[in-house]
Amino acid sequence: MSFENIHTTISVFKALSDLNRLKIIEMLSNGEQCACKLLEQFPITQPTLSHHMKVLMECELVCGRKDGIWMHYSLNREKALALAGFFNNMHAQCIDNNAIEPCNFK
Amino acid sequence: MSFENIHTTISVFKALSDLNRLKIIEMLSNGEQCACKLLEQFPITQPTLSHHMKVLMECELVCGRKDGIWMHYSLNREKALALAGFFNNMHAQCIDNNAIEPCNFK
DNA sequence: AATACATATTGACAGCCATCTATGTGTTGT
DNA sequence: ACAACACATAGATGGCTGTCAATATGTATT
Repeated sequence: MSFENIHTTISVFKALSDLNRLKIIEMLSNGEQCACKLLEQFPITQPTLSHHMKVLMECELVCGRKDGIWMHYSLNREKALALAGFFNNMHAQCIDNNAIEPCNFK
Repeated sequence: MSFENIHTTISVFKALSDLNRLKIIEMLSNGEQCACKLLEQFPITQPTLSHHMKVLMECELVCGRKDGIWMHYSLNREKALALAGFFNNMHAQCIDNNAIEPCNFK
């Protein structure tokens, strides 16, 4: 396994470690959404949502597009692909190095 | 995107949100390792390592095998595969729903 | 310019977490 | 039984973070 930048990787996992942010990711997977539409779905205040969006953008999981008054957010699919590659690589190395699989989860 | 259990998913990302635990994962990707061998590579105390291994096991990213006095840890490759699928799915939905790709990270 | 609206920023605070020291538990060898 | 060793647990602590109320910033409309 190799990390281009391990601190960047950590910031992504930290961003994904919050229930509300995971739900935001889930909602954005259905396509670009406006901040006010996202806010409707959560029992949090507007500043809190704004904070979460900042966290998601700083780790580049989400990108924002300003349209007049409105902010539209969408997932960064390149990042999603990179993360898939991260775990695919992890899985591949497991097979190579633990052929007798000491691990026995179902 | 779908979560079998979103809280289980969060616990995995929380586990991956720590520099030392990420390094442990990296080391275990080279095959099963004993706790004392892992400890040699870190400037942390033995109880702290024990805590980290507990976190990694509770979210089922890592499994442990007791051998007399020693604990041997290895990655759970099923979990790695599931996580790869999670992000692959996320990437696929991005393509479906954001065909005009509002996101423009390089 | 004045108002209304969407979003961002600031500052405060409670709860969580990585870390340590001290101690407990279980296993091996004498 | 006892000593030595590997590892786990308990309790304490400093720093981080999700949340809020209050306020600021920027944009559109009248």
